[in-house]
Amino acid sequence: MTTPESRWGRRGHQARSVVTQDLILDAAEELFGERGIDATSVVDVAERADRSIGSLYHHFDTKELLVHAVVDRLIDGIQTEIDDFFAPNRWEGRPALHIVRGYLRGTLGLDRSRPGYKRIGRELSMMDAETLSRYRGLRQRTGDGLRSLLLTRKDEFGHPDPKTGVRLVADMCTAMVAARVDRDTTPTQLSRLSDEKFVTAMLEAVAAILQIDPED
Amino acid sequence: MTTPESRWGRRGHQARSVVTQDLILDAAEELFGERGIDATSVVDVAERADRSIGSLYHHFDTKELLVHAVVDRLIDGIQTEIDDFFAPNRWEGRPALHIVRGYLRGTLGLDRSRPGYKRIGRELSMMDAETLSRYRGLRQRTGDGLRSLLLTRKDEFGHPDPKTGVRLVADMCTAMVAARVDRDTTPTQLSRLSDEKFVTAMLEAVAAILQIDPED
DNA sequence: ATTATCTATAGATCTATAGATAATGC
DNA sequence: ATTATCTATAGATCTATAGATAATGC
Repeated sequence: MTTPESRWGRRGHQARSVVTQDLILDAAEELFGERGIDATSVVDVAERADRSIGSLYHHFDTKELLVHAVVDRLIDGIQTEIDDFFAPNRWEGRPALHIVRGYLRGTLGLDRSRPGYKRIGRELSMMDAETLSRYRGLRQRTGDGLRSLLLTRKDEFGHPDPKTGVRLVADMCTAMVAARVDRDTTPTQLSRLSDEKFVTAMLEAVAAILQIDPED
Repeated sequence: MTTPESRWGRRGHQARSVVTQDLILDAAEELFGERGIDATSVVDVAERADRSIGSLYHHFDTKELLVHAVVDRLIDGIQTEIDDFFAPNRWEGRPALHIVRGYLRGTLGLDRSRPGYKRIGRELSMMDAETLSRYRGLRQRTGDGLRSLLLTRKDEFGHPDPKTGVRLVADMCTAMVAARVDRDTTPTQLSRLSDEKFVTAMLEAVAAILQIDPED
């Protein structure tokens, strides 16, 4: 697992620097996700990374910088997955409902594989305007991508106003996945279903809204 | 604004106790909502309430107890509004879409009038299992109430399986309102619309899913 | 020679208490 | 006489630094 270089700037001159920095970033991401950023001390992070506090500060000048390094790494990873999803030709010849299914599975998996992502983003967004706008940008681009991709399949829809229909469907998918992943405060009945049954139920609703004949 | 007595127990023996306790609870609710619980010191709270730290500790033994007092007051207030919404005869003679409209407007207003509610609940739920289950219970009862209320109107639906349809619709309303209120991390296109237009768009989707003729 | 690591600790907060002073109400 | 308030401060964390020791790589 190599870490992409980002704003914070990797500063190692020896091979072990990379190892230590990765260990620290991994430990920080875990702990921030489990307990929250504020509740995690830099000493906690150093301990889980099996390094001393002095070593940690040799690589990251402040706690704030460490937090940003963790966030940068998270965002870079997610952006890569999103780019992959919207790669040209990826959905060639597939109907709208396949795209929606891929989107639902993808966004569910994305949050599952990064347990701390939501929590860290939320906590940091409360104080840091730049992180907030980066998180928003990520969501924005994802939504835009999904909408324009679906609109290329508008001939499949019976809905009189495809643009409005697609906008609603995209929002609904985003909101429902968010509610499903963030089970703490927004419990829904669909949360009790397995991922696959959840996706199936959503596809039925999407078909009803866009007025697609579900045939597959 | 009288505060309902809750678990934490009001302990005043003089008239000014009530005033001070209310001032402290108001200040705490504001600050916890603005900056978060962790980032707010008890001295901050005392200052905004125009009382000394000694006075604060005379009324609330620990910061944890103060936090719980704030949460209790929030939950009690919300429960009251929910009871009001589901009061018998409240929706007599009104069609399903009116109920959904009332629900959407109500839940939107509920979060708007208590800016800190979501944030406080989320932060506290991360560490305190009891608060988590109380928040969940609130949402659970609301969802149950909405579903059973809507099911009494099932003759209006063309949907072949009203129970499934209603479950989906209730979840969708909850998730979409949550996404709209929590604009930080879950931006949606519908967030750009006014509350009224958002409600209208939602009602169209609900009508499509349940297969209701929108006539009103 | 340079870079990375460690231990020990200074300095800044933040929660909570002690003890003195002021206000209330039987 | 009892309750509420205030000021001052003890004790617990937590971030960040200083300075000594160990490992790396030209």
